[in-house]
Amino acid sequence: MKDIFRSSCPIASTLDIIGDKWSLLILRDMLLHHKMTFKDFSASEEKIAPSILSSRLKLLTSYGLITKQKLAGNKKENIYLLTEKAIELSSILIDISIWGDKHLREFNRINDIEGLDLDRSLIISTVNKQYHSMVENIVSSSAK
Amino acid sequence: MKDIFRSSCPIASTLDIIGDKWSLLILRDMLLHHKMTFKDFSASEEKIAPSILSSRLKLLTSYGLITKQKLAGNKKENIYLLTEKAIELSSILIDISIWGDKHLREFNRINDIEGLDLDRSLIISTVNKQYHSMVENIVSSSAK
DNA sequence: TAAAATTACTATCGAAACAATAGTAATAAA
DNA sequence: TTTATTACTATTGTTTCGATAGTAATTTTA
Repeated sequence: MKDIFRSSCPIASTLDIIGDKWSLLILRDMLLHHKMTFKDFSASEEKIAPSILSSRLKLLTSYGLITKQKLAGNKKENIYLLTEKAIELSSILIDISIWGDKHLREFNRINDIEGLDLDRSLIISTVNKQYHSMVENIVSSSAK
Repeated sequence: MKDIFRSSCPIASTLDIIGDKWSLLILRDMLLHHKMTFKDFSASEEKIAPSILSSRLKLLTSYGLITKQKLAGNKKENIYLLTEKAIELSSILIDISIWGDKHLREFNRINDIEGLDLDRSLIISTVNKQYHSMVENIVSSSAK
């Protein structure tokens, strides 16, 4: 991996990894919609091209934001899961969602998201908890 | 302005405006470093090209995130200031900074930012307060 | 007050990234 | 055992980016 960092600023450096057109949408799909496979991500309404999806999954994996594994008894599907490091980005995703919900309705139709009126920190902890329990279910039911 | 929105998702829509390589760095420079002019932004260590800077300033202006004005007695410089809408993105910038500070040191040298160990909401309110008072100073001293 | 410097850009053009589509290999289902 | 599914890679335009040069208005300096 060649050096992709523009500077030593933590903001610039973070954006050098997730500040492209697609990475945060992949993380959104994983964290909020519990998507896990290449096919899942391809099916999102924003329609990411497979070559771009492939390269982004590789990049996110290389920086330890997601893992790639197969479940026992399924040699076909690759399962992508978020690491703790990436789950810690959930506050950013929630804040982005809240901001867009509040400020972009004059420019674009914005879907209503249920629960977005709740307390921010409650939303974040709920989202994180649900993701964790989903992963646990997946992994344990595969091990059986 | 042609339709730039990929979907009705608030996250995707927000990223369609500020999810490029440079917008959040411009907002960082404004909010955290109190930069205001084309020259200020050009001087940042990440070295944005003038054509890209120009187009990004126009886009951010068109979505009401920044304003462009001249101060009395200075016909040369254009002063760019954040609107309240953009100042509300400060929590996202701070969270990005905290995340990068915590997780990217194994991949890149990351500058230490003073105060980043403080309470998140205190950081955000301090940053916002300081920006507001800076703007007030600028505007009132120009009106004299 | 004329020349030099500064500021804020626009223009240009090669390089890089993106986007749409087609194709392939392995596995699973019918 | 044929068909379908999944997960990609390959290919080829198209769009965006990026580096540099150039221009016009204003301000400073000699």
